Parts: sequence; structure tokens; C-alpha cells
Amino acid sequence: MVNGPAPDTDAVAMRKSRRQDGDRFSKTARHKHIISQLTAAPTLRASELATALGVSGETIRRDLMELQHQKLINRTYGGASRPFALEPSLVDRKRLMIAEREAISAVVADIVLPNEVLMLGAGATTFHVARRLAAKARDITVITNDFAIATALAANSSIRILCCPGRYHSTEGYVFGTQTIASINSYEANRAIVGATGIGGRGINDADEEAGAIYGAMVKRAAEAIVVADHGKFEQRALTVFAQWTEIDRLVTDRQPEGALAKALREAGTEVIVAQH
Amino acid sequence: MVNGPAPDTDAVAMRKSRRQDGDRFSKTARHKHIISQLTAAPTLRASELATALGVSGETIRRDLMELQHQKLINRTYGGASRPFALEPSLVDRKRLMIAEREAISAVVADIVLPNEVLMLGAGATTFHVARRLAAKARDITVITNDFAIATALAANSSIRILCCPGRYHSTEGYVFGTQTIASINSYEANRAIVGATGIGGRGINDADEEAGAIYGAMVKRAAEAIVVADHGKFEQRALTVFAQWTEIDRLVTDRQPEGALAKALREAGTEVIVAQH
DNA sequence: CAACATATGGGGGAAGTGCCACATCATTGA
DNA sequence: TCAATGATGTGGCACTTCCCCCATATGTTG
Repeated sequence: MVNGPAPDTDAVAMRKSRRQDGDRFSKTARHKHIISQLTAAPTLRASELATALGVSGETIRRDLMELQHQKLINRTYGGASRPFALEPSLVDRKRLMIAEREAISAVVADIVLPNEVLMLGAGATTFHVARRLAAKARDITVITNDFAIATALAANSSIRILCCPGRYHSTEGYVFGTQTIASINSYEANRAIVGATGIGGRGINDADEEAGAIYGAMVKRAAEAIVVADHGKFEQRALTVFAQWTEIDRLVTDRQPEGALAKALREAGTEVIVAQH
Repeated sequence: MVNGPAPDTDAVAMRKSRRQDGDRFSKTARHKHIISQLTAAPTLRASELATALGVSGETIRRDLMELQHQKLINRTYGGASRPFALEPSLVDRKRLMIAEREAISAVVADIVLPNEVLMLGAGATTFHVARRLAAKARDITVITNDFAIATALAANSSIRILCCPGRYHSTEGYVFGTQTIASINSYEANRAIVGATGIGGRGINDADEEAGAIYGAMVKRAAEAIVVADHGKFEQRALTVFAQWTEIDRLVTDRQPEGALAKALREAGTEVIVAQH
């Protein structure tokens, strides 16, 4: 099978899905298949993938090499295994913008000082922040509603991790609900670090109403609010606007915002930090 | 390799640890090393283990075969990967009594009825119960302070999972503290299902004061209290006695208790259920 | 149209792995 | 003490995987 230059992952995906005439799977289709298989089975054999997808072993090996580079899989001799907790629905969002998120996380981790109290909202980007904090931070307290974040932070024994109560969201891996909100409102924190589904001129929004409510509570409760979002979130619109830019002290992203978003940030006095990657 | 009757894991382990004269790692030491490595890295190469432990590749392969049989690792071509979330300190306890705990879990899962509200304490045995409930139960609500249990239950979408707040215990994977206790005391439940470090004539005890306090709160709060414990817990003594037998309605175990324990159970009117395996 | 980049397949040798039979050594138990 | 048992190592052999180079097909670009 044949593939073009691949200018951008999104573009490739679109072009591929358009032309799935009778022949075999496209490259991105194979990658998705591999990831989804990995959510079910902890390990895969490259040879089995090759026969299952009807391509040569060499092609699968190259696929695995790419996915490993994106940190979406863990390479083994003869196959692949899942890298860490690979929550089904988080995969699609995690797979994109890995490098951007790592850069953003590095900046955020440098902002955090020892002995601070943080609130960390659930999400893919904040999860990267947590991993970075686990590697760098010292003697901080983190309040979170995300299991993956708590587990990632646990690698650093100098971090005190406080978990919120609530109903456990099976697919997203965090707790939510009125108890969660009430719990957040009982804490005082130096900073809240939250993600978003989209950020735009009208504020910060999230596709999940429950997650948005929790983000909003964290933002209101902390002395300083930081939003982390890669440029893919710019001008995205989703269900709930959970905070206005006037409430946000800093936006850490990977590309300079423009247009309505930039205007809103300027008017609200939100500091914009662009991480280099 | 040659394998005979394989009397009991405990007996083997004892014999081995007794004879660690100057030479290389004993079999159990290698196994522990493999498991601990696996908590750090998601995958291992058999060849690397062989050189690291100073044994032949064949020996490592045999080790991996055993560990796979115990479901403590996942075999891959050329190495091993972790089977599911593999909490560091839980490993040592999980590795023992697998069959016994599975049998106990099966019995407990049959006791639970649809639409019930359960409290599930943190622990290795209760984790097995959770896995069984995830496979069998329908429309139940589970209140727990253990991340692994919540995650295991999430496989079943008809289960409503409520997580307690508190401080996250990095190595044990559960939350604890005054908030946890307060949270438990705010619920009403049909049953509490808790584990223990030891059970004896004087009650149910736990080596972890915090965990014991939570167990105790669950037992007092639920309409019916069930203790799950394999026979290795009989007459074990640990730090905190968190409940008396008069508070416990049922003990589910794998062997008929004797002596002081049996007497205490009889006097307290605790129903003893012996699971067959 | 030519030059080029990308994606894939194929070949072949080198290295790694799995499996098996057998040998060696220490411990156990009668 | 001697035989049985279990743990480990060794060597051989088949199979799998890796990796490098090159051929091919198909879009893209100049």
C-alpha cells in the first residue's frame, strides 16, 4: 500500500479515511488498531499483528518504532506492551501533542516551588504535568481527583497526595460529583493547575460537564490559577464554559495565541507562557 | 527442569531463605527481584535478567514460567511484562494464596445481591473480591478507599463506584486518614467486606493502623460485616485490633478454624463459610 | 515529465529466543 | 551412606526477530 508525505497527523488521518477502497489498512488505521489491541491485551506479538493486519512484519516493526517514539507503546523483543495505565478513552487524546505537552509540563514544573499546595485537575495534559512534578518537585502537597495523576505522583515520596471523594468515572479514571466539589471547597491551595477541552475568547470550556465543574471549583479556590493547553485547544468550543480569563492568572501553552483568544487574554491580564519544544 | 510435588509455596520459600550461603541469588530472591523490577519498568528482557542475576538464560526462563503460572507476570517473547497494575508492596502478599483467595472471592461474590451497597476495604484479598464482583455482580454500589479495587470494578459499567477522600498511600495504593473515616461514616451500606493482617481469638487485627481504622469504621457502619481471610491469617497477631468478632456477621475463609479462634467465632455467633478450592 | 519523498515488501545474514535432553551438584530422607 | 529429588547449567537445534540494503509503487513538487 501507498502513503503520501504526511504533513500533519490530522491531515493524514483525513486523507486516509477517505480512501479506504478495498485494499488493506492505512498506516494510521494500523496504529489505532495496535493501540486498541493494547488496551485489551497487555502485550502483543509483532508477527501476529502482521498476519492480522495483512502486512509484512517489517511494516509492523516500523509502526511499532513510531508508536514507541510517541510513547504510546512500550517496545519489547518481538512485540509491544502498554507503557503505563492506558485508559481506553484517554488514548485518543493522549496520542496527540505528546511533545507539546511535555514542553508545557516542563514549564509548569519549574513554576512550582517547594512546600506549595497544588490542585491538579484530571486530564491528559495535567497528567503529563504530574509525571514531571514526580520527577522534579520537592515537598509539595497535591490535591487531585484523578487516579492516574495520584499514581504518577506516588513515585515521589516527598509529595503529599490528597485525593478527592466522589463517584469514579470508569472510562476517564477520575472521581466527580457534588462530593468532589465540596471537598475541593474545603481546601486552600497556592495554585490550581487545570486543563481544558477548548480555550477561546469567551473563556475556558470542557466537553465534560462534571470535569468542568471541578476545574471551575479548583480555579476559584486556589490563590493562583494556571491553565495548561496545547495549541490544538485554541478556539475549540465545548459544552461548558467553566471559567473566565479574568479568573486565570497564567496560561501555559506551546504556541502564541492569536485573534479573539489573544485579545481576551490581554484584556483579562492573563500571563501567557509559551513553552518551547 | 524437574519439578516434583511442589508441596507448598510457604514451605519452599522457607527452605530457600534458610540456605543463602555466599553463592548467588536464591530462587525466591530472583523472583522477588524480577517482580520489583517489573514495578519500575513495564517490560523486562530475559537475557538482561540473566546477566544481571548471574544465572543462565534457561534458569530465568524457568523463573518466568513459574511467575507466569502464578499470574504475577505476563510472559512476552524474550521477557516479561506486568500483568495489570502491580502495586509495589502488594506484590509480596498477592503472590501467596492465590488459589485460596480466588475461592474465597467466589463465595463472597455469590453472597452479594443486585442493588446492594457495599463497602470494600483495601487489601489483597478484597482486591480479588473486586475482580470477581466486576465479572459477576449487577447494579451494585461499592464504596472503597482502594484505587486498584475501584479500577478493577470499573470493568463493569453497572457498578456505581464511590471513592473515599484522604491521603494517598504511595506504596499501598489506597487513601487513608480522618477524611476517609469521616467519609465512610456518612454512608449507609448493606455490607462491609474487609480483609485483615491476622484473625484470632481476640478479634481481627491489622498491621497498618490507618487501614485498621478504616476497616473498623466500615464494619461499624454497615448492616452486615464480612471478613475475608485465608488460613494464613489464622492466629497472626498484628499492631491494631480493629474489630471484635461480635461485630462480624460472617467470616469467609478457606479452612476450618480451630482452637481459640474457633471458640471465639462460636461464642460471638459469627457464621464461618469455608470456601472449597 | 523528471526528481523526490514516503510507504511498503523482500532478501539475507546475524543475533536472540525457545525447547529439549542430559549432566552436575546440593539437599533431603530413609 | 545411598538413592531420590530439585535446582541449575550446557549444548544443540529449530524458529523468530532484528536490521540493513534495495526494489517497487505512488503520490508530491519543481
